Amino acid sequence: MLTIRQIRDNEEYAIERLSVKGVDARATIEAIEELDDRRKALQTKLDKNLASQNSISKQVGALFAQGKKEEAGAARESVSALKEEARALEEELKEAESALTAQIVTLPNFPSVEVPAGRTAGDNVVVRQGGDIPVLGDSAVPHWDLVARYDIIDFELGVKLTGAGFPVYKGQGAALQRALITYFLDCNIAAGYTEVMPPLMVNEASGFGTGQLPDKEGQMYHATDDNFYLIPTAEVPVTNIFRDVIVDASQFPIKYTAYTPCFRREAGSYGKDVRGLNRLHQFDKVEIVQVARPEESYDALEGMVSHVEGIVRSLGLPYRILKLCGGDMSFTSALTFDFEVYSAAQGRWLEVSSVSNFESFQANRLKLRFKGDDGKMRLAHTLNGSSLALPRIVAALLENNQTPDGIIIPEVLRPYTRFDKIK
RNA sequence: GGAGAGAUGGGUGAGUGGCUUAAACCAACAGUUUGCUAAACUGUCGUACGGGAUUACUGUACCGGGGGUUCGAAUCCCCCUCUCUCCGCCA
Repeated sequence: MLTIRQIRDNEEYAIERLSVKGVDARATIEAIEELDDRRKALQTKLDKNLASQNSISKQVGALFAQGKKEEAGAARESVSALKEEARALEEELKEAESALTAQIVTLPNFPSVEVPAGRTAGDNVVVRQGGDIPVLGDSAVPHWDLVARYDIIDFELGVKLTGAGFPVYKGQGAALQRALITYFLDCNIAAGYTEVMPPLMVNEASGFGTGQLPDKEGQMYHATDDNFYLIPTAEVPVTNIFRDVIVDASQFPIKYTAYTPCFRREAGSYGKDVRGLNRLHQFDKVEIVQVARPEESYDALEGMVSHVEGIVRSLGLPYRILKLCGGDMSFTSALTFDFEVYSAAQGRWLEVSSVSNFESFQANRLKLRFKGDDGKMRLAHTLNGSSLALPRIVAALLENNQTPDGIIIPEVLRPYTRFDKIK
């Protein structure tokens, strides 16, 4: 969430920034201003009341000690009167505070000045494109046919065991998953990221920390007996490592990477977009997370983008990098780059990574801070990205590398798969 | 799952209703002293939200979380969470 400072320091600027995301925030910001003033006035009043309660109560003890019972009794009564008033004030203050928070959380993060204007995915800007789009013969087929032909991924078996969207990887298909995960992790570790293996279930507080709760509750699987949620991405446990943490400024930039399965209910998805590996309820992903000093977070973002680009390039996949426009960005992001790889047999681009700088938007909710050079507490910046999500990478690899006598494994993966062809 | 014991600042740890403005020690930071290192001494040493000339200064809240009793709660009561020990179950 935004800080009250960010909103009130320059209200016109805030309104202008939010309009880039297609949000007309004027009315909300005016309401925030009013509620914040109200909150401050109430707190001042309540604090004064409490201060007199404290000092009178202290006198009561002294008066009793001196044997002045009547005066003590009178003082006692005056505190009781103050208490009643305080109860009412407290009630009002709580109301004002929660009304204020309720307004603030409706506002998305400010998009950075770099964000292009636009409303839909069509307005995203291609910043780079690389690799060659292969020309496949007439016999080329989409990955859902290939995986059946080579018996490497069994969707029907997954349906039997669990349900749609829970594939079973078999033989060389399973080995390919393991190879990709290990390869991605090795790339990230080589780039200075520390590997972590977090829990795959998180508690409610963690869900709130990264903003999955309360808004996206329906997107997570919920183990109700223990009130745990299956993680939709490693971002949730890894970023929550920093919840309520004051980091030592000398630690910046903090770089973590984690492989986890990801679980998403994907309620409401249907059609050809979800065919095969395009959209699953359980899939594998390697994530990178950074916590950075605010002044350095955009350099960090650039570093993450070129790092991910290097990995995609090493796999020999045709790719492009998009800078998302205001209307297509997530609620929490300040600047996002999406990576897409070209799926030759489907004839479409598939999103395989999303790399974002959240500036202080997540950190504010997480209370992730550090002590600045002036000794004052400041919010850190958080960033994350996929590096990479497996299913669509696998889809593109299978489709683009298919030949009449098997599917070619990219050079860089062969030390991990220990075979050079799926057949 | 059962029984018991606990949770106090960055750390150790005292504090069983007002004398606590949370002691003391350690760590950290600044200064003094000093050939160097070390030591000693002095001082500083939380977070959040308010008031204020946005300096100084000052108010309130916070002793795992939430409620309650009381003029007054770290301290008494209730609920919850977590940790430790023992038992049970278990890869």
